[in-house]
Amino acid sequence: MYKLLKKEGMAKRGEFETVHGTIQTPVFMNVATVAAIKGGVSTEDLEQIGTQVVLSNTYHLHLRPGDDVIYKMGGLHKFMNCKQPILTDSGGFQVFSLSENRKIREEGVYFRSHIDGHKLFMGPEESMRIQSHIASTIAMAFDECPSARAEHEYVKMSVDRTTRWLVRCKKEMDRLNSLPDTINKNQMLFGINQGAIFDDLRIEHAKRIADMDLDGYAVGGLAVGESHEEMYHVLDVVTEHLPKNKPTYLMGVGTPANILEAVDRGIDFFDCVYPSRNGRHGHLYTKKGHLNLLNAKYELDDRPIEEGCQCPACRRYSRSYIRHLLKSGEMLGMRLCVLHNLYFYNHLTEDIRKALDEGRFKEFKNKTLEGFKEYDTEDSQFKYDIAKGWKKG
RNA sequence: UCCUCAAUAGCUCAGUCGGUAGAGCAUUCGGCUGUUAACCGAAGUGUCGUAGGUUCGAGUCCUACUUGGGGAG
Repeated sequence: MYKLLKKEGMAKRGEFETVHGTIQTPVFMNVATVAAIKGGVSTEDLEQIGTQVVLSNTYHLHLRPGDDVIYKMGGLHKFMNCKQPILTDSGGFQVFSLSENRKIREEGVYFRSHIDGHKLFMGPEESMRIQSHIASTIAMAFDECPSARAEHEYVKMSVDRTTRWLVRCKKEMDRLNSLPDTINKNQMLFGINQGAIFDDLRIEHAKRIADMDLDGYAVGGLAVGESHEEMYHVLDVVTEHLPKNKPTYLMGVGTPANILEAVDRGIDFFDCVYPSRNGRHGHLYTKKGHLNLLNAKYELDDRPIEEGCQCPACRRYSRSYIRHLLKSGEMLGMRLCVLHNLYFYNHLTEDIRKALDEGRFKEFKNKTLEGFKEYDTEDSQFKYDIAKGWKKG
């Protein structure tokens, strides 16, 4: 059940009750595609980071280890020792990201495994069955995520099919939840709005799925090639047509600035690979903007990644040391960076909730966005002198 | 002392029949949005050991020298 606690403009502060605990929204969901947060982050680490929800993936878990294995092991929570709510993406995004290895038909999608090349079929029913086996808290509808550059005609055809798939998803989910051997009989289903960057398709689709009384509504097919302005415009257009008493989820987004802007447009749930993937690549998020720890100017920087940050990396290690670990290809370097970035994202959404509670979200948003610009204009305190090499001051 | 092999980018090495040099790594800088991504992309750098010679033209052929490896004594 979703409870709206407070509203400021379109921005919502809410609570979402699940069988695995209550989620405070807006919330960032931490991506663990193959039942692991890449970079060596364990479920014990989640407490330190301050996470609420974990996200995993139907397609990837189906391929390996197999949803039958997870079912026999008692469901994903038990399997990966996770006590927090878990949302599983349906495999719909792999229709987009693995587009070289699949064919889309009315009945579903024929994939060729990216691991060993074998053929497999996934339609709405298969996706629901796999997610029911996995026994996640929230299942996502099986959809097609078309490219942002797709033409109106194609997107219309695709969205209509995604709607028909949603009807099949709902029917199959209801059936699965009533079976005696189902692990999580309260598994919830979120529908996904599509329509690329076309207002008419987005609105028409939003209205159609809003009538279906689902547990939540996602906006999908964004951050797949369109500009930030186009993305924000779609949110402006779409969120008002989605049910007010249900959570909204902007799939796969985004940068810290994207999240602030999307909360301001009524989004409750987020997920993104940025903090984990970029962490592994040395790209760190801070309140002053992002920094690339691989840059030579941090070689002799004895400050933490972010001053005052209470994450496991910043409490103990310098930029200089973590940079060394990254350059040496050491696991610890990636792990510390991922921990920092996830800590940053989860605490950013915590700060957003606090600001909403206190009715000062607008002010918080503007101030935070302003802060992100600082590193863009910063004159580094570490400068390169051709004769003397890197030097402080 | 002699024989022999080598010497090319910061490092390890390619370089055809003589036509003024490339790769990998390293370095520097980018990119990454429901993860096929500890990934991908771009850039910079050379007295081709030194000095001569042959040639229209030499990293490449010849001579000497220098340095290093291996061998003989």
